[in-house]
Amino acid sequence: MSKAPPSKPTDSELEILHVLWQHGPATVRAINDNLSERRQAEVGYTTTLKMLQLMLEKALVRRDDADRSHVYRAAVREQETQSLLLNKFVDATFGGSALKLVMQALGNRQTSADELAQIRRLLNDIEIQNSTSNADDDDRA
Amino acid sequence: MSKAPPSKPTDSELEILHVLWQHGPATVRAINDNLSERRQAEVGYTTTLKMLQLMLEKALVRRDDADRSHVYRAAVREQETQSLLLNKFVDATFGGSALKLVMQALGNRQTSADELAQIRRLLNDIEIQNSTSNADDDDRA
DNA sequence: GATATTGTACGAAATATTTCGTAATACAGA
DNA sequence: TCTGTATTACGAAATATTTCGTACAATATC
Repeated sequence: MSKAPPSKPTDSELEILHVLWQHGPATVRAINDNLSERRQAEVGYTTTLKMLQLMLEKALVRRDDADRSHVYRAAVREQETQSLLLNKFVDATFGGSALKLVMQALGNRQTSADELAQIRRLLNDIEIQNSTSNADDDDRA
Repeated sequence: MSKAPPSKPTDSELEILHVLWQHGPATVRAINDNLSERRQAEVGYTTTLKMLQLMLEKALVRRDDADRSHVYRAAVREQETQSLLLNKFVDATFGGSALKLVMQALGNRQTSADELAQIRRLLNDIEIQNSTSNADDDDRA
C-alpha cells in the first residue's frame, strides 16, 4: 500500500496548483501576488495562506518550513491531476463518453491547422499502439 | 435583447438535466425515481422537488403546473450546456487550451478504431471548412 | 364526509468552499 | 532592547450547495 488517494482539488485549489506548476516552489507571498494578478481583485494574504494550509492537510502540496517563510510546492503532478479532473468531468458532463467531449471540443472552438496536425499525429500513434499491442488477437473473434 | 445568460448548472443540477434530456418532460416523482437509480442511495423526494424549484428560478427548467403534479422540462439544450461547461473546464483545468484537453482525453482513455475514425472524419471536415473560408489568404504568410 | 395518500411550498439544517480578522511569534533595524 | 513589519496559526464569518422536515392543499378511497 502506498498512495493516498489524491482528492479532487476545488477550483481555488486548482488555481493555486497552476501557480505552483508554472513557477515551481514558492512562498505564500509570491503565490498570493501571482494569484492577485490572475484575478480581477486582490486576494487577501491570509486567504491564500489558509488555502495552502488546507491543501497541505489534503496533501495537495508539501512545504518546507526550515526558514521562517515557508516554501510550498505542488505534491501532485499536473498531468495526473488534469487526468483525474478530466475523467470526472467526462462522466458528469458527457455521460462518460470521451469521444463526445472531443468532438464537442474540436467542433466548438476555432482549431488551427497546426493543432489539427498535432491531433492527427496523435491519432496515428494511437492506431499504431492499438495494432501492435493487439497483434496476438488479430486473427480471432 | 433576449437571452438571459444561462447560469452554469451545479453537479446536482446537471444530473437532473441529464434525466430530463434523456427522458423528456417528467414529474418530480419520475425524476426522483430515476435519480435514485443513478446513485447508490435513495434521494429524498423533497430534495429533488427543492432542486427543481431552484432550477426553475434559475430558468434551467420550465414547468407545466396545469395538473396537480407539475411537469418539468429542460429549458436549456444539452449541447449548449455541455459547451458552456466545457469552456469553463478547459479554462480552469487546461489553461484554455482545448488542444491539451483533447490530447489528454485521447491519450488517457482507451480509444477504439471506430472512434478514431470518427475523429478523423471530423478533422477532415474542419480542414475543409478552414481552407474554404480562408481561400483568399491561402498564398500569403 | 372522514381518512389516507400524494403533492407543493418553504424554511432551515447540513455540508462544502472561500474569505478574512485577530492573536501570537519571529525577525530586522533603530 | 524596543519597535515596527512580516509571517504563521487558527477560529469563524460569508457564501454556495445539498438535503430534508414540517405544514398545508388537493385528491382519492372508503
